[in-house]
Amino acid sequence: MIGFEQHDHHTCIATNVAAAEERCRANGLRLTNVRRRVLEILLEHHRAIGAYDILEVLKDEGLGAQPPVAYRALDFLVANGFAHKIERLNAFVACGHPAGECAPAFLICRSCRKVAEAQASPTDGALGASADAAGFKIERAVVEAVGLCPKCQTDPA
Amino acid sequence: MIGFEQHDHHTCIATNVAAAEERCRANGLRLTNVRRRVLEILLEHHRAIGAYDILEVLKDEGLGAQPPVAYRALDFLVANGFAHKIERLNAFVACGHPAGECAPAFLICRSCRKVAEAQASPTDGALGASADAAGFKIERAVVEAVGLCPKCQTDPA
DNA sequence: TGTTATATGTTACATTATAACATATCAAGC
DNA sequence: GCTTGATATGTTATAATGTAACATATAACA
Repeated sequence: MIGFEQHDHHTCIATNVAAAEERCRANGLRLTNVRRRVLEILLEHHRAIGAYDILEVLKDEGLGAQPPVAYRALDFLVANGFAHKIERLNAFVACGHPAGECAPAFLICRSCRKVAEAQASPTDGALGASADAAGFKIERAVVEAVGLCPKCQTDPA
Repeated sequence: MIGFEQHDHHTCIATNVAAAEERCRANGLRLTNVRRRVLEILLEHHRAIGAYDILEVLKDEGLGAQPPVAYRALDFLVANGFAHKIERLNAFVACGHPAGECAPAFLICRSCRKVAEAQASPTDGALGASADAAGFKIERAVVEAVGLCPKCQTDPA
């Protein structure tokens, strides 16, 4: 699980961006300026942020001033597993394991909006059994738990 | 699990509305005209529908023409467990077991938008273990699986 | 019946997201 | 290098979803 623990933010960003570049090269994907910068912004924040927050940063940096610029970069990152959309918040986070596939489950702090990423196997367990019984074919699953992270449980606010 | 199987729609609606009325009486809640009508609309559709779709029906029936009318009724229904929001679709469904509490998981057909409701125990299993390990306190969880219902797997459309 | 709490009506606006089309850039073959 | 087709970006405009704020009406109860 990747999430709330302290870590060296700077290397974290560098490592993730490098991994993304590597994986793009390997798969013939183009990690353009805007796309890389959006990934960096997500990694810098390390919590769920909205498309318009990202857009504001891009605007300040002269990388595109209109919503589609941000949404297209986010679409690319989400489609290729470099980021995830948190439906509950209409917001986005960088993927915690940029190395490859994942079927993520999220622990979302309602106070600081930090997001931890755990592995889920929704097709196992009770849900998978229900789906089988109903003849339903699960393609993707969204698992989002909302609560309080360790820090926000202690700190007043 | 409550979901894709065929059933008598008419009695289904009547039963659910009656159950909601009963539970409101028992708990000192007020199932007003607008609220009851919104619940009926959700039950009639029996799939995920947007707030503005509901509003259009209300408008036609002279029950309120502005978004807050629909959203407030939906807030009431969701807060009291008579309906759920499907985050993935920004849409709403009637609760499948209006009798009481539930921590629902949804099977959402991406073709017909029908929604089946299963029970989830997100705090058990792998996710709960991850949360405990991280010191995260889960308050609510959203579990939404997207895929194809039995009917849409067979039918071309 | 007066008082308080709750619900509704309405205006205006905030937030999130996309369609459509013009322009620019890249990648591969000639 | 140039051409060509595919991919990405820039831009305008607008769609879809959701809320703040305040006035009015209705219900519940002392």
